[in-house]
Amino acid sequence: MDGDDFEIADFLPYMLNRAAEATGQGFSRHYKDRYGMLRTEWRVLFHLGRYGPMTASAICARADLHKTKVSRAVAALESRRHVAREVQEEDRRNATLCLTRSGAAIYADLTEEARRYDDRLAARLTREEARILRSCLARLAERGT
Amino acid sequence: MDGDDFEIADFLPYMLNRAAEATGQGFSRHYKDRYGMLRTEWRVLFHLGRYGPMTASAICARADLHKTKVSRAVAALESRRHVAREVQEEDRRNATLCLTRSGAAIYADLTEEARRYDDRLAARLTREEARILRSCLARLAERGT
DNA sequence: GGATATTGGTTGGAAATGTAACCAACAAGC
DNA sequence: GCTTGTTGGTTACATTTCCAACCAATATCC
Repeated sequence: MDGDDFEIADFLPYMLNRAAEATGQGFSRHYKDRYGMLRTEWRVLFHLGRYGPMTASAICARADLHKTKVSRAVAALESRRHVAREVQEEDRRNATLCLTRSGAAIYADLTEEARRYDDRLAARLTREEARILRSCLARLAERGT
Repeated sequence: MDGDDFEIADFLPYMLNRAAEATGQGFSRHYKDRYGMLRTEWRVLFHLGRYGPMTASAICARADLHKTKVSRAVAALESRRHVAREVQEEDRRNATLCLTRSGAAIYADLTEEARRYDDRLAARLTREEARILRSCLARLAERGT
């Protein structure tokens, strides 16, 4: 069409998107097929399991998720009794969320899967490449530009 | 919660997702705010601009997009007169799509923006890191595991 | 020359997401 | 104590996306 050689295949947002989609979809069967969870739900569950009980807004901040997404994910997890909420007495707007026994079991299972999955992905890269990749991704994830 | 130290922050699908979202959102204002386009539309437009006229299914294959997304994106672009379709006589199911003059102008503009945007992103990395990053992303984008 | 696939593409309805408006609990100003 | 603002969180509605069914044109089989 024109003389230049800009390839969308080399456009970083596009490459990142493809890689994210391919790897994310590969892992999704673990939480989707096995537990009927959505990605946001898995993410919320993970944060509670990894960092312990916290409020919804703390999850928003840590996971960089919008509060409506967290609200809905928590509602779904709660309805399936994977998380429980306890309203705080000193400020009744806040509710501390935590995993129930079944939530903790799922967390343990999925975390183990995630570790294995991550290892399989990293196996496509050399150790040094993986290190650089993570470092680049962390920088690119910062907003701005 | 338990004794291990698996960090979701190091889980590759998660890191990829964050980086893809951050960079993708940064660029979206160019096609969204300026032309009211959706990401899929920009992608379709790009493919037609970069690789020349082709059928919808060719776009599906090249861009790795589902046919319903392409169908709707084409419909939207067509209604704004940025692409035109020409039914092929030898097989009337097929229609060759191509950019109109206005579509080509948008392509030229957005391509130029994309190049600049990509440069700004790459500026956060050394030349060698950028090379390795692209190489890793290409490998991770391959399905399977 | 029909029945039966197959293919290119569209459409309809359910699920998910984004945005903004909303509500209830608390905090501050006066 | 009563208006005014903030904050944590939910809800409503519009927009997107996903999946499956669909339609029309061609190819295939007999």
